[in-house]
Amino acid sequence: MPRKKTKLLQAPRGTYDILPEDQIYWERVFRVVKELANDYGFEKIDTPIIEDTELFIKGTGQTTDIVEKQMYTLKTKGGSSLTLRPEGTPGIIRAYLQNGLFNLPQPLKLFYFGPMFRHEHPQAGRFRQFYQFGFETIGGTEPVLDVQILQLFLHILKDLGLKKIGVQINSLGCPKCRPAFRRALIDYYKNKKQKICPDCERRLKINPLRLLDCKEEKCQPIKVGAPLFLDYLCQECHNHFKSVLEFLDELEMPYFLNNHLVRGLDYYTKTVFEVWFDEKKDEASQAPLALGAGGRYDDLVKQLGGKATPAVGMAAGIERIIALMKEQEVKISPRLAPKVFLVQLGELGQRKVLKLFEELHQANISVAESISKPSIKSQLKIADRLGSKFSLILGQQEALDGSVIIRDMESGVQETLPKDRVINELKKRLAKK
RNA sequence: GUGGCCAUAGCUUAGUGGUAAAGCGUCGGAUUGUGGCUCCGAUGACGAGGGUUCGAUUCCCUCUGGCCACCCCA
Repeated sequence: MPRKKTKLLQAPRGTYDILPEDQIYWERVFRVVKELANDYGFEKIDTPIIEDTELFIKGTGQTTDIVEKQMYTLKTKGGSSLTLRPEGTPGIIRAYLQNGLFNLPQPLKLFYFGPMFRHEHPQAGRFRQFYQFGFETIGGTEPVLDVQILQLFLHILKDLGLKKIGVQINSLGCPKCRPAFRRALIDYYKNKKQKICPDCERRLKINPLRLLDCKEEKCQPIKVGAPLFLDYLCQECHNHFKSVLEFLDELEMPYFLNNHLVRGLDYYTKTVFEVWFDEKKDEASQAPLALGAGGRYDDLVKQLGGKATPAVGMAAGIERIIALMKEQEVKISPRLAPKVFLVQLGELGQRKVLKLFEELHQANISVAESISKPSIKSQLKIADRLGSKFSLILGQQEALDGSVIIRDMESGVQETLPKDRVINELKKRLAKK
């Protein structure tokens, strides 16, 4: 415990500790993600937490908020600039190119799990160091690949016990058709400047697509009349999107076609989607945070110096998923209770008990101890709290005549046995329980 | 980055311009080496720094952190 004079240090803003009591959630998420990802043919990849700053400027996009104002960037002693990764995809593509993974059978399906860093104003479900898992399918144009990633993610959420999950989906077109839509949008808003909010005025100049997801009441009537991307998609994008929706229908996966859905990263093309906790499954619902989001990025690999290679992927926020698991009171089986608890008394007993611990462990009997506690009382108390079936008591007396007391924690009945018979006796009794 | 609300023991809360109370938790004890129930005891806090004041946990300011709304996002 800290004394008064010493200044208490806190975890930096927006970071937090994952305490032992929370680990069961993290382990559960990790296990489900890993098992299902493997079932769907995704292989795990780990990339560094720091990368060349240039990777994110080129990859995530110079004009994105993430790159413009949220990166933790540091200068090395050698004078190069490194950045704590704000998202996973650029690092994966870098690894794909650097390691020649394009020589493996394509499309290559990868998944990852790890911390990301963004300098943001923290709130519930929003951190400066936060964990994501994500999937990338690199080297395939087929719409079915877009859908498979969504299917996998929903499968994961379902297996984690989460209910009321909604999907929103849209198409952002490609470099061929997007400019035309962008122009139409600007033309439409240009003469309505007086009627929109200041943020939208700014968006009109910097990032017109963002006009579409303004939540300001003032802007809603104007938004309603705005041009729809759907009407501007080129034939290829149109067909792709249509096909994606058909696959979703085939899967009987409910979704909300949200023509106003835009994503924050520059590299998205064609399909984009977000997955929410969401009862109403519509745009106006109250759900504040997306659990996961993603889309197709057919130009990123080329932008990072590779051959033109289509790809699609997504990322999910683990803190948000766990928060929802807690909110929905998803039951998680706690760690299994140790079958046997070792109680030691006196120096002699303490000495013998270490050996016994090892022997039980080798006999594959789960065992716990409280080797530093002096009183039998407190040790039995812990045994009780842990839910052990039996306690083995080894004190001065037992140490001297080579015996051990075996105590049934349920009935309180106990018996003294020669030490070398204990393990067999335990096995016998545990089999009956 | 902007605006608002908040900050009392490990947790959940009470309270006051004269340094604080409770429940849960933790640790210990209730006759010699025996858990669960009960009882008793101990432990432990006014986030940090300034200012106003005879005196501040209480009022003011700054910082730190949390929450909320924007921005944006997982």
